[in-house]
Formats: sequence, structure tokens, C-alpha cells
Amino acid sequence: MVTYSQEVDDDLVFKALADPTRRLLLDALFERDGRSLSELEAVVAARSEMTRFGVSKHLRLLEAAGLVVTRKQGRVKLHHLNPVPIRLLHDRWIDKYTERRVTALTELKRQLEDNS
Amino acid sequence: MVTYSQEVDDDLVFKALADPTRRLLLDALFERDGRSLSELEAVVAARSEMTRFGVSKHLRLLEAAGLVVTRKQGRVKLHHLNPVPIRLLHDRWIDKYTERRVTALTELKRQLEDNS
DNA sequence: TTGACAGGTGACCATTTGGTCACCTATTCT
DNA sequence: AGAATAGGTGACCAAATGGTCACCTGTCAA
Repeated sequence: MVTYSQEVDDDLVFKALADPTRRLLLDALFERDGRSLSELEAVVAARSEMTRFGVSKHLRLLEAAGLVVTRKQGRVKLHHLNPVPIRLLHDRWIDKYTERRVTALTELKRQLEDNS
Repeated sequence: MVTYSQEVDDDLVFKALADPTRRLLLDALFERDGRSLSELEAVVAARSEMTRFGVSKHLRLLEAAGLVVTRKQGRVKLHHLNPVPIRLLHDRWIDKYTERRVTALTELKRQLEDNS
């Protein structure tokens, strides 16, 4: 596959976001931060049938991308969501001027959906 | 692969963003909107060696994801960047309150990089 | 100190994805 | 009308990715 210069670390972020299970994990951490592998494993298990190894592998990719940061506490490893890479992703294609228009649009969309 | 409910169209967006060539195409459209396939082909060719077919296939995926919208004018097809899906992606993991802190952080980062 | 619990590593297989090619359609110019 | 230009489609192959398994390490409690 082709990879362009200065794209190496970005690539990890986008690749990490490309998988539905990994997005589910980010959703879980967005809802409540600082969960252990076992907890996250349970979240995933509620939706699909995946072993602990699968979840662990996904978390490793999220961590390598900087989307999740971890700290060890005894024998448990706590996971936290890091929003910075997502904001940078956003800023790559949405500048300050476009942002206002787009924000207005997405809020309109949300209101319309709420009223349905 | 696993796919979760209400994730189907999101999935297209994330998958579309996962490829470096497609990101390069979005960059090109962000810089100047409304380009034809031939123009975009030239942009990609300057970086890697890819045939028209490859570029065409990538554009089709971007269009399916809603990241690029097109309109035909005679025999040329003009491509435009649509920022809305990217904003929605952003809003999924960054709420209004977090946004302020993160924006401050990323701007600090940018300033530091400019001064180096 | 023995067992249970929380997690990690590397090999391996099935599926998906990126990319090209041969071939086709529609529009413009002379 | 005929040639050149702009683009599209489906089949196909090589490489990357998702997921599991067997096996290993470190930590806590009885």
C-alpha cells in the first residue's frame, strides 16, 4: 500500500477508526472513562461474540494511535479516551470559517431528527 | 467482519478515510474544490504511481461515503468536498464542553510547532 | 505457596481491500 | 461521420486485516 510522508502517524489514527468494534470501544469510553480490559470485554461481548484476545488486540491498536491512553493500577489496566487526534482530524478538512456553517447544519440535522 | 446497527453508513465514512490515497484526494479538494477526475488523477500521479482506474475507484468510495459530492457538466465530472460527515464524526466523541479544552490544546500545539 | 484472576505475545487462517487490466459508453471537436 | 477525450464496469490477483488459539507473565487473596 502507498503511504505518503508526514502521514505515518495519522495513518494509525484512521486505520484505528476504521473498525466498528474499535469505534464501539471508543463509544464505551466516551460514555464512561477509565475502564479495564475485562469491563470493555463485557461491553463488546454484549454486542458480538468476540474473545478477550480480540478485544485486547483492538485496544492495542487504539493505544498505538493515541486515541486511548492507559495507566496500570495493580493488575488492572485502565483505559482513557484521548480526543486530541480526533480534533486534529477534524481540523484537517474543516477550517474556522467552514466550521460555523457546518456546525449550524449539523445542529439543524439533529433538531430535525429529534422531532421525528 | 462485525457491524453494529446504525453503524452501516458511518462505516462507509470511516472505511473511506482509512486509505492514504483517499485522504490525499480530500486534501486536494480542500485546497481547491470542484475538480475533475483527470485533475485529481494528476494530483495522485505526482505522489505515487497509480492508474486512472485506481483513482476512480477511490473517488467512488468517497462518494458512497458522502465525503465527496459530484455533479456532471458535459463529459466532465466535478468533485466537491462535503465536510458534514467529518463534523459528525467529530461530534461523536467530542462534546461541547470537551471541545473548548481540546481546541485550546491543539492551538497550543500548532503555535509550538510554528516556532520551531 | 498455591490457585485464581487480569492481561500479554506470536503464530496462524479466512476474509477483505487495493490496484490493474481489458473492454465499454457518452460527449466534444474537426 | 470519425477521432479524440472523459469516464465507467466487472473480473481478477496480491497484500493487508480481523479474529482465534495455545501458551506465558505478573498480581492478589486464602
